[in-house]
Amino acid sequence: MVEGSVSMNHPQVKVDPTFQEVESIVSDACSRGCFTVLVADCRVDYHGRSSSKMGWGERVVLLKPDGSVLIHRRTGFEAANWQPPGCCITFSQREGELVIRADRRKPRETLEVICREVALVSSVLLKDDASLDMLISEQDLYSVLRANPDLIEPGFRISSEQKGLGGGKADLTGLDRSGRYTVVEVKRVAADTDAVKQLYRYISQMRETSPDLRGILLAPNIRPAAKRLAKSLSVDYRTVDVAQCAAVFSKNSSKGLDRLDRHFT
Amino acid sequence: MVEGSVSMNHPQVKVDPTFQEVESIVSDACSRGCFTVLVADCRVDYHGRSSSKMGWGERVVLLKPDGSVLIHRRTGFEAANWQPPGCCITFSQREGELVIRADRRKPRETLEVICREVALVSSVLLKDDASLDMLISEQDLYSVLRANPDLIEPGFRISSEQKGLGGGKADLTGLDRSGRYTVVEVKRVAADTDAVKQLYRYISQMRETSPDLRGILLAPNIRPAAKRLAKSLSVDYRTVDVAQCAAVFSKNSSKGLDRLDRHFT
DNA sequence: GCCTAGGTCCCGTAC
DNA sequence: GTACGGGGCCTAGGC
Repeated sequence: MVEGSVSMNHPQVKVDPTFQEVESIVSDACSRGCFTVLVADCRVDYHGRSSSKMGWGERVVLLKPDGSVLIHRRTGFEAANWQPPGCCITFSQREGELVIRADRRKPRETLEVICREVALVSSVLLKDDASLDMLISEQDLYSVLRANPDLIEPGFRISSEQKGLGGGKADLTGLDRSGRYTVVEVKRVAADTDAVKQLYRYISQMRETSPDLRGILLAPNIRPAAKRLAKSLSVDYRTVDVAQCAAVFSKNSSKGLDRLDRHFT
Repeated sequence: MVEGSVSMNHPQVKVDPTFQEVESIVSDACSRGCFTVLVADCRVDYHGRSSSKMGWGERVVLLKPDGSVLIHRRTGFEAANWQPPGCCITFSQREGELVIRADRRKPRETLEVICREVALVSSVLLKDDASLDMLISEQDLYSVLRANPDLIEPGFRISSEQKGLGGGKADLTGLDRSGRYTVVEVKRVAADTDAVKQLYRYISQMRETSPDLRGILLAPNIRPAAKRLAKSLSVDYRTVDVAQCAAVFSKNSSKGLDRLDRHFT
């Protein structure tokens, strides 16, 4: 595709629209499943699980065809106000102001964007069928480890994955080189104290039936507080190179996972 | 202010811009602290704490002057890809594609938006000094409870708020009707097992100096698993009517909080 | 800097 | 439907 070719749907754009023009563009956009961007001087009221009020100011308002609404301010990652998908968006004018109202049913929540001026309205039908592929999720890590238990510990043999236990599930269980029954908690990110406690809870429960039980916390790294706790609870900690696993995973994901020894040894 | 008056900063808008025009508009926008909206046919690569790839599709890209980047798809509340504030945004062209790169230092993360076509670019200097006032936060709940400790339990006397402990802080401490020292954990939403564990951690720490110690979990409702855990740890659970507190709070916020007995009894 | 706790968290999944 | 755990969660506040 060459720059300048017009293959995308042309966005509908109006600078300094009247409220009538905004309403007409946006309701047309909604009915055609378009994505709408507004730049407006507005104030915002929210009532629901909490309540908020935001005074007059200029913001960017996104209206999505699935009923989600996002009000972004000049800075900050998070939307200042919002409504998740599924809510009902209506327009009205009162006292020279354009009111965009987004209602949610469960839980009952209302969002009102009161505009006294709209600087820009644009709507466009977005063509987008691509998938967002997250590489190396925790599940993916299990896959790699299942195919390569040596990455847990040399000689390790996995006996179950995601074994259900009372109040949660152990990530992996198996036998270490010496044949000792072992519970493995896998974390894709730095292990925190919660991870240690979680693993310890599994161990405690399972010790009722198997008193001689090891616990291994497997993570790319561990928080200091978690390390101390693990030590005091006699839970072992081992590192796993997630980047390496990710590389292996993507290399194998197309043709199914099998033993990866040849990649590392 | 009257509809049609032009008091907002005029947004700069270009439909079907060339990549040169995009770069020039956006770099100008960045230097002037403008908010930029792009509608583009793009693919996105992310590498950092995790990794992701998203194939070609049309999306709305927000570039904020604080260095945050948001890539929104046609549907869904959440941005498909993003970069939080503080990252460094650079542009380049390669092989007929416009590459927007956003780099973060800590943690090291990179985001690349590769555009093969831009349908719209718009930048605007947003004037916005308003504050976002959240009503009835957990802090506000404390205020109401401080003025009305009977809402915790009849006869309750608060002795401290946000008492710092080694790692974490107890929401409220005080004496119950019988003079027993008590730690109260306040939740604005349904109490989950984490809330119980949190409270129990405080209790355990404080029992080293005050062995006879009660714990109360105060929340509008409690999850079943949390209720079971609380019971097994001998942590009491009591409900608080957040809507009532909110009503009281807003009624009193203008003239300062005092005893609210007269509102309810 | 790390850690802890909160959020209108949102979101998927199991039950 | 509700409950529960995860997130590239993000963000604010302490130490």
